[in-house]
Amino acid sequence: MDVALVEFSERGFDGARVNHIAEMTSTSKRMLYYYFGDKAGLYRATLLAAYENAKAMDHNLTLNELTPTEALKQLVVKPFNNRSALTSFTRLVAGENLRRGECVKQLPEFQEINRPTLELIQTVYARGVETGEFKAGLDPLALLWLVLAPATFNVSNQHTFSAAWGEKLYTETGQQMLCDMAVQSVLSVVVKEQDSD
Amino acid sequence: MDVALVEFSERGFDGARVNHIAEMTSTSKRMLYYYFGDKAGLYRATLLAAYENAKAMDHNLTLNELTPTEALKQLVVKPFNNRSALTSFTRLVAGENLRRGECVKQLPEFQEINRPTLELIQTVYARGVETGEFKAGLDPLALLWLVLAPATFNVSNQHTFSAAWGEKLYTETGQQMLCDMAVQSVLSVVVKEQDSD
Amino acid sequence: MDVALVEFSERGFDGARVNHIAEMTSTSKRMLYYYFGDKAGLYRATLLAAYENAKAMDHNLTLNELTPTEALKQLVVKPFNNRSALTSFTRLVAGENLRRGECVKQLPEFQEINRPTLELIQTVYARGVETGEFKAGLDPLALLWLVLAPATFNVSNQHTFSAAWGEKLYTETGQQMLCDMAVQSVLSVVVKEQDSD
Amino acid sequence: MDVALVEFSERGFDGARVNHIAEMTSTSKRMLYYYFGDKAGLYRATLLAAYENAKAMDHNLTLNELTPTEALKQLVVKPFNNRSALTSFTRLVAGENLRRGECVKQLPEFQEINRPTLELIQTVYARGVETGEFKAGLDPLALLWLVLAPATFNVSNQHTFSAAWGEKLYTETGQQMLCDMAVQSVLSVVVKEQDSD
DNA sequence: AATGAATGAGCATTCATTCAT
DNA sequence: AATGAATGAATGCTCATTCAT
Repeated sequence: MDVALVEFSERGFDGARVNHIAEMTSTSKRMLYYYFGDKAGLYRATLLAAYENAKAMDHNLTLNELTPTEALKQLVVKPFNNRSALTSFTRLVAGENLRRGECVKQLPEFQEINRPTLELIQTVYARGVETGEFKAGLDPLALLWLVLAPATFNVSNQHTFSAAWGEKLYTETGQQMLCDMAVQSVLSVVVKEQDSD
Repeated sequence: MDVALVEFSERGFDGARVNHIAEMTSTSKRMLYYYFGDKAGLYRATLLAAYENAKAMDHNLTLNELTPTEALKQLVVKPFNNRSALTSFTRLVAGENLRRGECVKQLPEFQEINRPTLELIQTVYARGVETGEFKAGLDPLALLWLVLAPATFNVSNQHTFSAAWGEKLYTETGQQMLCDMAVQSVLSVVVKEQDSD
Repeated sequence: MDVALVEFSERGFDGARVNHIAEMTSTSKRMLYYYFGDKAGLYRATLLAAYENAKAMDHNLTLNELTPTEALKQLVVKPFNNRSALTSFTRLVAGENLRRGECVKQLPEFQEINRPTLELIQTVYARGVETGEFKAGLDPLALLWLVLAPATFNVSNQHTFSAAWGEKLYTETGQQMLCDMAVQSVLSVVVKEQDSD
Repeated sequence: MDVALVEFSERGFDGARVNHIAEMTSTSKRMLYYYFGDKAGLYRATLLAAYENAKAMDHNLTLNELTPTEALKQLVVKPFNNRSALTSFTRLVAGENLRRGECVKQLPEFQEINRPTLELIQTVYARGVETGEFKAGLDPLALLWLVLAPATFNVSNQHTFSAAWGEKLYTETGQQMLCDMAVQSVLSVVVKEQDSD
């Protein structure tokens, strides 16, 4: 349900109104309860669908023919752009974190959905270590963290950031610069120094 | 009002109940309205106080005696630790971003409050450029962004992240590693590489 | 349907949920409507079945070989014990009375079902009058009333009574005493006193 | 709140609508929640008030100048008539019993409210034993039970009873007869045989 | 400055019931 | 005979807010 995603991501769980969601759908509010049980059930389904969709977009890559370094670049660029394109998803996740991950922790499928994302970066990293391009001994999970941090922050804190210091970074060129910085910062951690340009 | 900070950061603007705040204070709900006008007014005051406090903590540094590189390190480490210590603040900011910065954009003092933070990094960066340690031509605002991104993400997405991939990164040693990575990633962007020298 | 009896007797007509009844049956809710029309129809069927069953239990007696006095005793003891055993029935009847007998008054078979009960006591009373053991001129219906009052009250007001004055009367010995009292009180009304003889 | 008593006694706890109560009062539904917290709170208050009122009516007697036997008669007649006059109360109690006394068991004042009723019968019985009019060794609580049973049954099962066997017992003369029977049945248990007329 | 009482509008949720197949 | 999907109308309850004092 796209409209539920919009409502929940726009107003958070508490702010979201089942009424609004129903009114913007062809079905009635009553049907929402018929299918999802309650507001939390609807939220759960929405969250899950949003995660699946985001994963699909992040994984829409063909890395095998790239060098590990180039592949890693893609693994930074892609989420960076996607978080921006999937503002609703990013907001939904921010909201779920405000709820202390209450819902996500109870979703049995949640870990399974996310596993491939870690595997992806793991594979590329392993290839890079093998070719000698990458430093050995790094934690792929920390790498993933390093990739997601700027991509997520860029979207989730956009409003307070630009309220404080202006919109300069949120122009097209500003975003390009940030993306480049994000790439460089990840590479500097992963790639062996003598190899870096 | 500390209790308002807790309530708003814990439940977001919509989830927060004026009742709860009143009940946990010595004053009555009626008095809250007397002083702050409405819920939004209370929220505004809370937000402002939280920002002031966070700024004070981030600026609790004596950088003049450090080399620019060492100072920059501090400028990364300090917010990283502070965001963690000030979870309530970080949550509050996340909530305000979900509201699209609605409140923060109308606060006339907001830009003024934040300006010193940018000036701080600007000063250090200028010194580093002067001494030749830092690359020239970088945007201090982008640097600030690069500093805040990991510090904020680390706290604001903690729950979904650890729900997806476990708590490993949120142990003491995990946090140390992330902080080191954050430092390294910033330095790699700012500091001239000795190889290319 | 036993499960309907439980639901209606447990929660009353308003409190009963057609859903609950359906879920605890092998048939679906939809089928309940198919067979009984509506909730009231289901209730009607339940009530009728419960009355038939109670009557069957109350009449499970062989009085012909007893003296009228002994038979009368049985006619007191039996319902007293049965109302207790048939708590569900007693509760159902209490609920129907709260509805002002709305349903029972529209059941055409209702009077017919109950008639044998009155006939039973009538027969015994007539025999007793004939033998001279019983006072003449009493109204058998009033006798029936006198028999049912303690038996019913004992169950239907059990909870408020024991909440007010403790459970003492609802122990095994307590119940025995009450039953004896009920018997004695009926006999005192019906049986000729030997003193006045 | 008289109107709450009517609503709850008329429709039971589940059937009662807070809306109805509010509409029939000068206050709003919102105020009901302000004062009583929730539906259960309103019910609790209603139940308590009804019990207090019933007690007041049952105790509106001056027994000191009567012989124990005459006093005991009053103790049977009074509740018998009162249960009839206080139909709402009797229905409310029946409803509470259907709820298994859930509410009444949690009311801390409940036992205290009822104690005087037992003391009253206790006092009269003690006097009667002293004068030799009454049999010794009876349990005053069982006596109370014997008094309340017909009085309560008479009202609480009125509808099913008259639906089954007609209204004959619920005419004025019928009620008089039942009351006499109730008196006689209690006396026969309490009063020594040689004394009973 | 301070407050107890009041309120309109709205919320998530539930229920008995029926439509289309 | 049997059923999954659909629904209008309520229900208990809550919330931010204000009135009168």
